[in-house]
Amino acid sequence: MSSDSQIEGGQPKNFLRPCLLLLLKESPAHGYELLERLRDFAIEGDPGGLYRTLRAMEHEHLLASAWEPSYRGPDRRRYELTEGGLTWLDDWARTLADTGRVIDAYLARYERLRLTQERV
Amino acid sequence: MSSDSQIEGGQPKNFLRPCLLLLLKESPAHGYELLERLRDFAIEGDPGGLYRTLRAMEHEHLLASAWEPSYRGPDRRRYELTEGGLTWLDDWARTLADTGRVIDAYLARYERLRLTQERV
DNA sequence: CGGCGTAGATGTCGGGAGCATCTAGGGGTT
DNA sequence: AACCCCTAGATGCTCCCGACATCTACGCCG
Repeated sequence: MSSDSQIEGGQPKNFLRPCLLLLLKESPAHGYELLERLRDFAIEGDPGGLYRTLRAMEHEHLLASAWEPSYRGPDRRRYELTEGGLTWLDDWARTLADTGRVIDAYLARYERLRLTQERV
Repeated sequence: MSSDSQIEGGQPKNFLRPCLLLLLKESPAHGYELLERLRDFAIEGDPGGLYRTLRAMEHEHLLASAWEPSYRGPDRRRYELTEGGLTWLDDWARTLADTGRVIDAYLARYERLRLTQERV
């Protein structure tokens, strides 16, 4: 990431959800592990939000979970994608593609403006 | 826009702000006109949020406004970008470029997963 | 007069995001 | 034993955006 601006915002709304869907399709996992893998998408650890979202998505039948014993440390709740979750993943991919196009349009317009300005 | 999914989210957080900054750099305008121009960025009319955001950004000295008489209908409050607003526009452009990259990474990863799945 | 388009503003409400805090198991150190 | 740290999950709280309705007010037109 290049910017260190004081701007708040920019990330897609509800981005946590599609990230979890994608990560869990790649491979089932428990929350604490997802917390680490989420860094790939520039989402830095917020355990509270993560666990809450996982539970919520389970209630919506996008995910399914089961307790799993751990030989090291406390037990874990292992999540995996359901059929419904797969559908949502596809929907989300389309939505994010739309968002990407809007952002591209924005940046193109911004860049065009910057260039015409320079010439003055 | 291609998708008509029931998904809520996807748009960048606080997207209204950078859009206003860009539109107002392109040309000063009053709120009601911005409401129309915002459709270019897939933002459909929410007068409440728009006027509130404009006032807020003015308080943050990103915008400046002045009343303008209208020969047709009620007077308008005409907004224009300040120096500070220009800086924020540049910051926002960088932030949105970051977001675009994250989305691209997401989609690439999604697509790669879809392909490997097909082969099975 | 009433309706319509223009223009700006306020009230409220829910949910997402960020923050702290808590429980609890197990290993390592002193 | 006492203590700290890492792992793992969960709750409580607050703030603010986003969406919704509602309100005022100007001016034209039929």
